[in-house]
Amino acid sequence: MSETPKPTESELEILNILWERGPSTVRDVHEVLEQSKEAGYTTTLKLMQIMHDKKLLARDTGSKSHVYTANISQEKTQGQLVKKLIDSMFNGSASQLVMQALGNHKTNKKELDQIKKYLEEIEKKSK
Amino acid sequence: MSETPKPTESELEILNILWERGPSTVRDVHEVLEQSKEAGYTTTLKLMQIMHDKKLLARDTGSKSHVYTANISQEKTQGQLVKKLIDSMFNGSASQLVMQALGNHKTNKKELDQIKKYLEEIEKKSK
DNA sequence: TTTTGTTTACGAATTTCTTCGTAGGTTTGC
DNA sequence: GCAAACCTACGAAGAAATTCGTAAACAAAA
Repeated sequence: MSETPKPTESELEILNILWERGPSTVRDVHEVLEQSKEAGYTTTLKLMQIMHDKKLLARDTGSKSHVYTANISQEKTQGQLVKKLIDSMFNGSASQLVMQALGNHKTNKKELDQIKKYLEEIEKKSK
Repeated sequence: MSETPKPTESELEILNILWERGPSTVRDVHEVLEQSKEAGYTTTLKLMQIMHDKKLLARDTGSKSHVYTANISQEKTQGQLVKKLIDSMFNGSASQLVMQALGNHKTNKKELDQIKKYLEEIEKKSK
């Protein structure tokens, strides 16, 4: 059923970089990764190879330095993680998660307006 | 700094049961766990012992069957997990998470109203 | 009292995830 | 051409999480 296994913590870090940067070499990814954590080059390489085996990444081996791209979408992955959190920690209630998120994190006026607009759209649609 | 290490996946399952049931024995927890997954009794026992070592659970060894309780609050744990998700997957933006959650999950009218009221409160407070 | 069942403690096997060293090939600059 | 730099592949060590078997203690039942 599930074509691609769920990414691990480290794999998500790499996916985020690829979503941000688009197609990248191992070195590209590694340089970004290095800014936030200690890591050897071959570690990053190995991880990306494993991710390729798992079909999480696609790669182009045309040139010397292989070029990798994320093979699962950011939105879908975000959706899966949010769903998992809702199911496992909020009893399946999205609204509880929403309130927890709004309660504990600074959200500025513009963002709040955006959410309100979003809510209205949902209500309109469900009518 | 961090008094308690962050719970693993399996540990969260157990914490959820304890938050729901209140103080429980290993057998209590195990019986609930069994409904949703395959697991040996000693596996559950061992997990709970480890969690006790880590101070995630408190226990009362008064009677033969020890009674365990969660030693970290549900709200705080939810908050930590939500924060991690926001930081790692939504660029630190709570509102993006909120919209993702609302977009992909059925939310009924009552819940939507609840959220709207909540939003208004936040706006009032920030004035 | 003897047997049966339940419980804890604990060591260790297993599995999964992460990290790294080394070897071999290709490219680049001198 | 030759050395230095860089790249991939791959095995395997290390660490973390999970699972389970066995032994000892105790209680309840026969």
